[in-house]
Amino acid sequence: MAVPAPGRGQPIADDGDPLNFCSTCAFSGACLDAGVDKSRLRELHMLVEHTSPCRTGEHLFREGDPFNAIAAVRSGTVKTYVTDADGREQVRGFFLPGEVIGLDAISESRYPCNAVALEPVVLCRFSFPNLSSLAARMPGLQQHLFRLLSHDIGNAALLAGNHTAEDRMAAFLIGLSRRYGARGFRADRFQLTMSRADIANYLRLAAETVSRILRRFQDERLVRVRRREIELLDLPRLE
Amino acid sequence: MAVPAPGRGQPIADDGDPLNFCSTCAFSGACLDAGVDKSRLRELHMLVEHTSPCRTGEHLFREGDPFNAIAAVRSGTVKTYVTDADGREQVRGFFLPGEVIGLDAISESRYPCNAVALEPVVLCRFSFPNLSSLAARMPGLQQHLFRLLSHDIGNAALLAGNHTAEDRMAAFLIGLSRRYGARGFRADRFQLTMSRADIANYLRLAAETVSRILRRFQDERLVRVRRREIELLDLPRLE
DNA sequence: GCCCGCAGTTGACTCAGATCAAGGTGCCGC
DNA sequence: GCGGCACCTTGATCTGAGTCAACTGCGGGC
Repeated sequence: MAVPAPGRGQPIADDGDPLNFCSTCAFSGACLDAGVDKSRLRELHMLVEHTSPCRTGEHLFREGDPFNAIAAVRSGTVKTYVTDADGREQVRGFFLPGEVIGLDAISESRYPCNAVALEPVVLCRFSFPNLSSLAARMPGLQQHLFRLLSHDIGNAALLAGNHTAEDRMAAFLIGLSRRYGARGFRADRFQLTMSRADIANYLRLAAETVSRILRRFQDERLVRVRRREIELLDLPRLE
Repeated sequence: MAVPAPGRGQPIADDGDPLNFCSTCAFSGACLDAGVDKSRLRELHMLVEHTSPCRTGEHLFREGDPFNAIAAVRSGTVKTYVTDADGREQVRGFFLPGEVIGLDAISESRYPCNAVALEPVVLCRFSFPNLSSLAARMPGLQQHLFRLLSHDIGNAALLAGNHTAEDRMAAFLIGLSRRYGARGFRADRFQLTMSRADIANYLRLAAETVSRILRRFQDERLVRVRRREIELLDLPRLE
């Protein structure tokens, strides 16, 4: 079924300031950037379907599902992963509030990975055919889509650079920090919404190594870890 | 200066069958896919600038250069890389004939990496502003661009999956094979146009390890290596 | 033809991080 | 409160790949 699409979303642009609509959603940025007039902004908002919340552990879509929509995370965290030849899970990425899932599905018209909610998740769903045809009439939206896609190409390379386990872990924490910061959350203190095992899998490390490195960072007063809550104490030195 | 743009490209669509124009260029596919009428096809071809060839070792653009155009490789191989904090080179990718460089520059309007010719290179250059405005009028072209971008998001993840040095090397060879095959070159026999050091850097291995693994693959009759020429003898087992 | 220099190969040694094996800790249902 | 469980931590050992160093072979210049 791909991104669940229960009861077509209620268009919201009718009442109140449309720019405040869906505050954490990546597309609010598009509206602003595009500088579109009210009528067209309304058109974009008509496209959104607010899906009903997904429970923790629920799948949003699975590898091979036909692609029909991208979705912005409104709240919660989504993990994407593939299952390799030996049946082992390979974590591809984590999507925080405001980020967009499904962009990698456009090229093949199928989702190339599974997506699962790590905590209760609410999505804004955008039918991709509708979105593209609107983009053709809204240059700002088209640009925004190009930028979103382009951004994710660069993103994928972040992991690649750092070679040692410490570097990767530090890069991961800094990455999360920046992403939370960019969406208006605290950048110096946040929850790791994923398990140590998921982090390890994502960074291609052993879970034990993740544990040890967090310990080391804490001993060096770089971070403070308390279960899944993390506080970054010394960003500069972490880089 | 970013992608070199010597003497604005001669539009070619005027004479002969436009579909045969720029045969290895990724956009020939766009023309076909879009099923556009002749007049619009002509519009697309008017956009192309065939740049003069780049010599081996010449840079096409550098990190931080303002972004204004994407480019399809017509012939030759391009390597992209960034220079990290310690001044060391980090290879990001290799672009073969028919592949498009610069897609990761859209989001920041700056090239995020350096691009250098590993052998004499000819490019088709497309002004991105012109291309986007044309895309707004040509749904097929817009789709093709979305797909190109989306494809590169998935690509970046290929390296991530495999963890052991052998796996990565095998994945690299298979990747090259598929890419050459997809563009009509022999998939079972091709030149490694990059040095062992570049391969090693790209795969985050030591050059010595690359050498040893190629040896091992050869001893196991998986490949035949002779300097930079490589022949894949047993694709199935390599996977 | 000969020499130089660079790309690639091979071998010996080392170490970061994986694996294996025990615990610890907080949380839920009963 | 108490067991059961999932998640996490810590310690001991092992190994794949990096590093260092020497060697080979090809290609270009003179």
